[in-house]
Amino acid sequence: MKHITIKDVAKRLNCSVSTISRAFNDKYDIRKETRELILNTAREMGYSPNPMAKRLLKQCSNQIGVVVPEFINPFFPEVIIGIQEVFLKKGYQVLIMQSNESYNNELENVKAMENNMVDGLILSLSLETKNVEYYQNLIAQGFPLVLFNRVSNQLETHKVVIDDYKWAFFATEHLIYQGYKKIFHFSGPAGLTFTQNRKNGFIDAHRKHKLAIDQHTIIETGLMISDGEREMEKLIQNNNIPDAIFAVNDPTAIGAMKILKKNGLKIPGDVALVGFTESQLAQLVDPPLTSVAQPTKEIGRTAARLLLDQIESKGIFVPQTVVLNGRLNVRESSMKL
Amino acid sequence: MKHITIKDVAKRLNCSVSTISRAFNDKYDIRKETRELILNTAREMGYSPNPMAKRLLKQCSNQIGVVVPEFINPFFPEVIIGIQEVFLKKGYQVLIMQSNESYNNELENVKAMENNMVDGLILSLSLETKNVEYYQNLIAQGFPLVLFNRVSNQLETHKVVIDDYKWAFFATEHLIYQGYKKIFHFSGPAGLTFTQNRKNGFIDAHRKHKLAIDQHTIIETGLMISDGEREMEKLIQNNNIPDAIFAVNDPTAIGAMKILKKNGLKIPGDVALVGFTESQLAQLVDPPLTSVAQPTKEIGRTAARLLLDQIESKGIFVPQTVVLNGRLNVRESSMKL
DNA sequence: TTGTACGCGTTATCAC
DNA sequence: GTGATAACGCGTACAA
Repeated sequence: MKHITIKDVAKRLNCSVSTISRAFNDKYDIRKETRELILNTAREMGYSPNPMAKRLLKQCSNQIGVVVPEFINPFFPEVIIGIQEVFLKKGYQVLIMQSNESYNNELENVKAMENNMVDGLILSLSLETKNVEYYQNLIAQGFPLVLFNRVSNQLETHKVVIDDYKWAFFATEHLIYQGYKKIFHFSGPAGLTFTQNRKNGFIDAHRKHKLAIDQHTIIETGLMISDGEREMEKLIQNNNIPDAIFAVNDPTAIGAMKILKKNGLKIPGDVALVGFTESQLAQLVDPPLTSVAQPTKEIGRTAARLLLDQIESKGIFVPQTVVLNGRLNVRESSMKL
Repeated sequence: MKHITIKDVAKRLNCSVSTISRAFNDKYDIRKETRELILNTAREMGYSPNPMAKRLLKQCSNQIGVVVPEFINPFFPEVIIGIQEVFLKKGYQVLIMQSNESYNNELENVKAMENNMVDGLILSLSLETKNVEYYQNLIAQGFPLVLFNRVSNQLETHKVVIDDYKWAFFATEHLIYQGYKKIFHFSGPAGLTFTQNRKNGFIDAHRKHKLAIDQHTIIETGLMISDGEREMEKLIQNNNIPDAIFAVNDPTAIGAMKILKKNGLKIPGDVALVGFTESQLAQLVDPPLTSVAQPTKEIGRTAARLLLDQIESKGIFVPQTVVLNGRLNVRESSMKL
């Protein structure tokens, strides 16, 4: 009692499988009446062509894959919405997997996507990913791959990012203009392109304004709320409390906020806070968090369009890096005293 | 310059394809040396068996599918983490799709999953889904399907839920015990099992305590922050402000909170708030939101285990509904004055 | 306009 | 221990 195949329909109608196939694919000449008859009885029998077999033959699937590191924070889910928007309209299905910030999972996910014969892949690298050899091979084979947000210099392919350096610079400068002197940076894990760029922006803003930075100013953290909490607790324990903190992302800023409030410190009265990658959280916490907004959905749409182009053109393609614009949303958490 | 197939390897080694296949599948007798030789040259040539062909033959994929309505709110992402936890350990890949609360997308997603020959499916119904005929057929065919959270009475299959009625009852009673009289309910969209159950809990708590409910007490809303905002704005415009609101979920409660604060109303001083489905948001907003916590990851794990059982047993299965325990986390937003 | 036969990349069942 | 071959379900040249 398994699937109904093309043969079953052919047998029922006393004709050959190719006629059935033609009725469905419509390219070749076929008498209208036969076509209708076939389509009707097929529907009646509950037959539909097995896509697996089709894929084996055609070597493509009308599916694209998305692999992201996590979706606890709202950033990646929003990007995915943007991706789906573009592809669903074009009749593609979007398969999603998450690597849970693990290099091994990421690789497994990518391979699983290949096994499903996705026509292309949109990828954001995990924290652990240092070795990108596998992806280099993929690209060398002409497999359509678009990176966003967590990208790598070693991969020559389409990328969608925002100018992390610039916006980190602006965010830091904003704190400086507000009159804060002792500004710390929660930098996220070192060694990633985007954390590196944000850190450089932070440093150069200090340089421009001739403010000193010592080795304790920049604190390596994770990317989750709990990481912000942990580091803030340490700072309070050591009684090493800054005027202001520029955090690599909203969750770490919010983690710091939680601990500051718990310890009776005022924001921004005692410590000012600025986050990055505007999530819906920024507006909801109290006080509302100043943050650099990334156009999440637009990042998704752009990545999708780049991938679509590459899939459809099949020609020579020139790796392109699209830098989307951000925006500094100033809110209460970083106001002047 | 496409994929390397079993034939290429056979040709290179001057042996038959079946020998290659055996080397990889190991079941039949094969000389160790030949095996090693084959495996080595295969690796060297970059060959690996094409899973698509395997699936065509075996009719299963070692993949399972997850289809959820959305993942902007943190609920579904957390459930998915739980699902992955179980399946990755067992060597399954987890494919995710989101229906964006649309019935058509949902159906398309489910069909796409079938086309990928997933071995089973975990599904949470969209808001729009009324017609579950297609899923009934799926179940009748013996296709392993597990529902969670957004379930339907018309589907006889494994389900994972929490006791929405009970916890809505407790949450409402909590407000009553705090001394609130004029309690409104933001009910979410009518006609869904879970919204219906929560509404009934709300109503019966009033009955038990002999408190009247009129037709304005229960307000049909959406499920997003913006929906809570809109309804709260209307109430304020009409100057029809309750003592307390029990909301169908956290986002609508938080939407109400935003508008209340914007209008200078105190929480819980002027209006108390209780949410449902504890998300990380509940602890972050100000004041912290009282909410019924659902064990999101455990929901995922449980659904995964049920599905796994059904896939592996292949025998007769008795549809089982697992009711997990919730918890009312009382926070500042619903405190007594 | 329709039917025949081959190939897509595997695995499994036979022979040898 | 190894090789030939028939499936799996489909699309499509080619022949009719």
